[in-house]
Amino acid sequence: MKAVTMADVARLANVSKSTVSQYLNKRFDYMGEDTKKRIEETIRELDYRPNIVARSLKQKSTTTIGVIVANILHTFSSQVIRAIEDICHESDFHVIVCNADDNPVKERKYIEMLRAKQVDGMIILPTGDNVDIYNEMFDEKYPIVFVDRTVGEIPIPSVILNNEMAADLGVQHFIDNGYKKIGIITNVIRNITPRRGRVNGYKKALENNKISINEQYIKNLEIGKVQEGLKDLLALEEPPEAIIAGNDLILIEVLKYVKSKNIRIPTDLAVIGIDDVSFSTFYEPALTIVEQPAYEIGKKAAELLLYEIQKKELHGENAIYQFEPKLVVRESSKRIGNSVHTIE
Amino acid sequence: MKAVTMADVARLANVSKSTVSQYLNKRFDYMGEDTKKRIEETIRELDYRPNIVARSLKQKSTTTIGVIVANILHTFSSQVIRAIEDICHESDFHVIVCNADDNPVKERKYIEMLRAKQVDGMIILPTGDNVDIYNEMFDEKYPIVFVDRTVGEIPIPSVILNNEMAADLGVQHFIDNGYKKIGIITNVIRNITPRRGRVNGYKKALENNKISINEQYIKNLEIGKVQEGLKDLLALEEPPEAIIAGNDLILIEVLKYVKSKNIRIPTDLAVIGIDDVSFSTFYEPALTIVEQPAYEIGKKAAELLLYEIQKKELHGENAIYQFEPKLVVRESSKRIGNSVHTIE
DNA sequence: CTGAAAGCGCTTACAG
DNA sequence: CTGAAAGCGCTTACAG
Repeated sequence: MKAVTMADVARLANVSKSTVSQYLNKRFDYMGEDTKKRIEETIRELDYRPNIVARSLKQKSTTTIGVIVANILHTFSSQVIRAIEDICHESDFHVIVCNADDNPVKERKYIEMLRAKQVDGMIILPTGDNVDIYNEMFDEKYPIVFVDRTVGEIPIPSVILNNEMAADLGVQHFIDNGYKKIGIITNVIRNITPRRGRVNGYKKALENNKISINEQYIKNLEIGKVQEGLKDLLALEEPPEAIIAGNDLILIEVLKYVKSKNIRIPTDLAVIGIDDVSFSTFYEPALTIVEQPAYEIGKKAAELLLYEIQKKELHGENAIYQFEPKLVVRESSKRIGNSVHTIE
Repeated sequence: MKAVTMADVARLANVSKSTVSQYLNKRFDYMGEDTKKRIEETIRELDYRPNIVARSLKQKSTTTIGVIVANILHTFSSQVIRAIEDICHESDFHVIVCNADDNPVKERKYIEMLRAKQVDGMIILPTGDNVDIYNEMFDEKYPIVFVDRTVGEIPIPSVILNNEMAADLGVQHFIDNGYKKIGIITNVIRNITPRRGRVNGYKKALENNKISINEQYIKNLEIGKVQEGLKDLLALEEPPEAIIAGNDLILIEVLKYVKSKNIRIPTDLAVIGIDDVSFSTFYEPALTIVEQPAYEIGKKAAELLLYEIQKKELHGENAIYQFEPKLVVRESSKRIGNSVHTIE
């Protein structure tokens, strides 16, 4: 099938390419009714479809954005992408999805390729290790929005969770339920900034309640080391009675460990997870979760980016948009049976 | 930042655009060493980056493909996309992801937009309701691969699960464990073809074992109606003692119901799910699952598509590539306690 | 070994 | 109300 071009349409309809172009762009202001009709019919007859690549070259806009995540298989990422795609679809933008696997080299390559392909902007869950390119893009006023993490001193708009609050909500809830020996496990690799925020929130919540911080209760582990870390934690002289899982993957590791050791939740160990999981409501016991509004975060990021692309403003706002987590109390964080506390 | 173009490089390096182009395309056969050096330096100096849109216009290839799924939030879809993206990345292709939400109108719009953007091919989890476009694309030799479902009579290569086998594996396992009253719940909306295959497999397995088919045991429901359907099922005079959940979403609904009614698995009701879930190993009891090789399926689809794009062959192969599911036995399908069977 | 020229399929002032 | 012409930034025969 040799492609039908605008020139073909013009010839058959006995008008110039300009006029066909006007028609396509719905600039009918000065177009004769019959010209319009003729073009319309010819287009249908030839089954003509405009070549957007040609238009993009001229207009310097591809109505396409790039999204770089660590891994689309992470629930958070897929929710963010879904939201971005929804918002983009409303404005007839498309989204190219890239998995950087927390690998700065891969991230760099994707960024360069995406720019070469002239995407109108990017939303990145940054590895954080390509500060030079981030800066270069910022200087060139290239539209870009970060999600999930902020990066150092670069004033690029970032949409993130209030991570301190996330941990604080969990810890405070434990304390309110009579727990004092509370541990937290976070993930080294993924999400450096979120982890720091979560650990800070954890510490502050304890301080606010005049509970001294036990550094042994704070574990920062690769996902493959969580089982081991838990073992160490529970082998302490005074093991924690409650634990915060810093994200969904860690929660899963915790639950695997719990099952393998026949530990009862919450009797032996109370658990709260940050990030929702598909089984939180029907797991036995149902899981108390600090939920992250992933869809809202992705939506906001897309809105910011499209705004920046379309209005050419907003640049250098350096705004950090923080979303609030929500504590959903279920059974896994219930107060300790033999609590001496008599809170209600 | 006014973009640097090839013309700028050519001027500064004192060569023609042709030569710069040769350089970029690594056609060094006849290029003088110093010319090469000069171009290389100039490119670095100017921080020149080729505009791929311009190249695409000329070469009629965007090194971009489109993927249309129902919803990226479904585990299967995200695994398929991840695989596709991995394979494409190896060949420096990018992938545009679209969510059609099982909506033929949305699907049609995406297909048209993607073609207008000149993507080199598409991988579609088809709604099945746009046979006219599928046919049109097929006739135009537009590279396209279906995943998860085949569509009627169109000879477009399709990569799918052996759905009959999936259900058969589950049913046979139940039977081997002494179960005879076996129900199956499938999803109306999603995956029409897979559902039919699974129900067929279910029936055949029963027939092979000379167990008569009870139509009341076959439920075909929207996801929101699963709870209700389960209730009906278990209220039958002779309720099923074992159940196959036709996909991950249904399995989740089953587990919710089970929890709300304090039904014990497998004692009161044995369960097998088709499609893996994140909690299969540590759910109590651990879940027996018929796993679908989603990543492999996506990989195959991408390989087929890239092959078709690059070699311009394979068209009209009408091949249906079926992948085999795998039964992973855990605790939720254990033999009935009071079984009169004495199979080992 | 390198350059001039045409062309990919559009859009957009500008002229009439 | 419509058309001729230039141009977006590349690639590619072709000539020399």
